[in-house]
Amino acid sequence: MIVDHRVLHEDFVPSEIEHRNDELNHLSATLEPVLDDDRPETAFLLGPTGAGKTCTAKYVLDELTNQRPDVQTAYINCWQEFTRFRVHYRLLEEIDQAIDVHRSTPKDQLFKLLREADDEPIVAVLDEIDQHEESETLYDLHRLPHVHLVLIANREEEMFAGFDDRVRSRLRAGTRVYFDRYGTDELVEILSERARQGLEPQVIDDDQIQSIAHTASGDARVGIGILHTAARIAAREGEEQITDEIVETAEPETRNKLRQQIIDDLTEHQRILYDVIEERGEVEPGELYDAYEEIVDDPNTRRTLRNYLSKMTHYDLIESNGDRGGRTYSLVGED
DNA sequence: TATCCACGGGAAATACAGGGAG
DNA sequence: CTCCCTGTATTTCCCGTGGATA
Repeated sequence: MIVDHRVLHEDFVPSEIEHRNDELNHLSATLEPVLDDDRPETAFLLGPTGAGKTCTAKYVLDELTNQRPDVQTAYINCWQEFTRFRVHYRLLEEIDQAIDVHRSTPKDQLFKLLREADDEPIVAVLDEIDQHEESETLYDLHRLPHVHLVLIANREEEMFAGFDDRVRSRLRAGTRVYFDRYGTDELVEILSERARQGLEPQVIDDDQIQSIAHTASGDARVGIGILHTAARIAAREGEEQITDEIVETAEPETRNKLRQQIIDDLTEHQRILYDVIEERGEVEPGELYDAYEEIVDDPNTRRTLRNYLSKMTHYDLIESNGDRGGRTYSLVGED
């Protein structure tokens, strides 16, 4: 059934990027000065999830390395690396300078290493930059003349809101590359290509791909996820073909799997909060805190619970309805 | 209207755990 | 082994907001 799992993985970068030529050329052109040791403008890739921002960025990094192998490139996802230390560390790691760096190495030391790694230009992609918590990070990186930044975010205003005052004004001048959702037709082509490379021939037909593209509503990540799940269900059930029923089950199953992954990463206390919310459906803050304190024998402070709640909101597990006065918490996607 | 209260969230202090050095 | 350094998680302290109450 499945010939090549990698192709169906969300972070796979295909050898040809479809329907993103303008964006791709725009980004390449922006970074081109690096090839002549000039300083390029900071590039912003903006648009909704699953619109090809990450894919395009990684593709351009590869292209850059091919044209000039000594340019150092780094891809860092700020969703995972959300402190200054981690970004610096990952960056050093990506450019192979992390030798002799350990946990008790002070931040300043990491920064010093970065500053001194200026033999060749470094192009660093910071994905989901709006998820990063320390605004100092960008300030640090921005003042290194040999580090050139590509910043990826969903929305421009929110991204700028999180910036340090000192960088905000300067970065306003950067180049913006906007990404739109894929059209259904475009998504169909992308999915067909992945199916062609990743699956045995003729296991899925055009109508089914059409249907997946439709449910994914322009989000390539979701579409590819559903395709992958569908293929796995078919394999598991020993089917020769992906049936319409399988396509239908694949959608909710993909969604649940994503959610389950996040839930599995929660700490015990966070999990208890989540369970209380799930059990009661919609719950007021006071009631939620009380219930939690009832269950746990050594409860954390309410301030900590608020941190947990905002984290879980962030991860789209729960949502808070109404801001102040009469706020309630509930699970996302089941009202 | 004046006051109170519950809640959210910023900032700083503190506790904790991992790891190197001696 | 202990001591000491660190980053990170949690707590402490606090203030602003807005709805409810007197």
